[in-house]
Amino acid sequence: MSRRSGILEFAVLGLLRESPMHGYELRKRLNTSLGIFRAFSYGTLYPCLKTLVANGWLIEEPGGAPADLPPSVGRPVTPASSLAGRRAKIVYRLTAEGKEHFEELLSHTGPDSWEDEHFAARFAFFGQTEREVRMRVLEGRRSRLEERLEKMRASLARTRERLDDYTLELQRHGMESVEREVRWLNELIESERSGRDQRRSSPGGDAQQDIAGEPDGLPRHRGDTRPDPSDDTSQ
Amino acid sequence: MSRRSGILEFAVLGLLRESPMHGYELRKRLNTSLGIFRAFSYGTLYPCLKTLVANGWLIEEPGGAPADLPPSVGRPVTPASSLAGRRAKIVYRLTAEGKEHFEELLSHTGPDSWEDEHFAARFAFFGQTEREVRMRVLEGRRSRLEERLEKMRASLARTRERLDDYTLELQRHGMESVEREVRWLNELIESERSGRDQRRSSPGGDAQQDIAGEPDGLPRHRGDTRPDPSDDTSQ
DNA sequence: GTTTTCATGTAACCCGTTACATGATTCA
DNA sequence: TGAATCATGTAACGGGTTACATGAAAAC
Repeated sequence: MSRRSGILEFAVLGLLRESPMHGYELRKRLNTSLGIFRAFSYGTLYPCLKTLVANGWLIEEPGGAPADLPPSVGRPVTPASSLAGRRAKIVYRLTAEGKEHFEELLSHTGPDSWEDEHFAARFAFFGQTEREVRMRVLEGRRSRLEERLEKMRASLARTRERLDDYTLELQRHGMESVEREVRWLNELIESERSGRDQRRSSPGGDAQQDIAGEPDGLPRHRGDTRPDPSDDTSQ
Repeated sequence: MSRRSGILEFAVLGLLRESPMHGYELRKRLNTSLGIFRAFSYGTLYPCLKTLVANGWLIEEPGGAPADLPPSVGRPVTPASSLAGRRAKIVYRLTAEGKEHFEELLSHTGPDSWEDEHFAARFAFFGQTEREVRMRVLEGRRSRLEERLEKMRASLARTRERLDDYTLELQRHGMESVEREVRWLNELIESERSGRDQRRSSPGGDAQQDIAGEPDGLPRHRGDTRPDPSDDTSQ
């Protein structure tokens, strides 16, 4: 029960719920796939994995092809043969208890969930989150930001005159960023309200993947992407 | 010479350069006045002040009115009398060496300076920074963000299909935020280029305050502020 | 005279990084 | 055969928070 804290544990569990992986790849996904996520170092990740194993939430399995595009399921782990792709050393798989634990984390919301990084992590797994919980998180986040805005406005009003232009500009830009996120949240909340499809109505279930489902009613934005397979965050 | 690290030390030195203060007030300024600044706890601040004193950059002085609007200079610290405002215990004042050290920090730029919090801190003291250095910092920050954008775009291109809508939306919003900051930086850089008034042409000098000078050519934005003296970040 | 706010501190802990050590696999 | 990348770890340290202890001044 040694509490390796929140966000990393949460993200690891969430990613492994989608498919088993080994540490190295897990880290890459942590850096890139999830939106805002900071780059955790191996020095953080591996010990964390160990304790998750110790908690019975993960099991270590010997090698296997690290979850590539066609999951190639049903392949019964040929011990040391040359599978396609590269070889993996230790593949971590979520146990039943791990799954359960993750569900619990998913459905629980507290003041933590509104904080920047924590919120991003929650949001990244909204795909597996119940609609009701999604709403709570979004609204919690919003009011968190709104109270932050209050403070900024107040402080700005108090100190306006004695600040130099740069400080003022910094504050202005900061506030604008927050206001922008509030508007974003408003859109999201709105589209949650109007959207049908609440997916996963019964929590704690055992239904396999359900990821990458249909639009769900998210506000659509133009997605301009230019193909450029450069590489990931170096070490 | 014990290196209590960067950002807090920098900010403390910078704030004390403007006027002497005691720790309690210093912390409030850290929270509110400077744009983005996180709320440092006393557990961080006080020990830091101690080491700055040990380094000879600050001196502790007994009480006095904690720098209120009219600085009321020339008042020779009446030991235990009831000055206007509230009473202070230990007032920290920047020494000559402290000033010099701060100038040094101000003029030095390295990869650190482009990182989020570090950048905000640098920006907050642009008022005392030479124009040339300001440019370096702004441009460094911009290219830092641009390479971050590269990575995001690349990763997005690689993984687009296998991500669910929420993750996608999170990434989209993240990228948009970064793009927005780049545009902001562009404006700032542009107005630095066209602006006259480089203030403080000779570094390491001893000229007293020069803060809150004239507009300087910053891009003007509408500043809507409604007076509402609510309070600061509690504890 | 009691509560609130101002004010200063410290010890224990937490989360994470850096730098290092190690070795297997792939590629040139 | 040697370099690059994949892959796993660990010990030392760093920077910060929390919770606690203490007390004086101001406000009610």
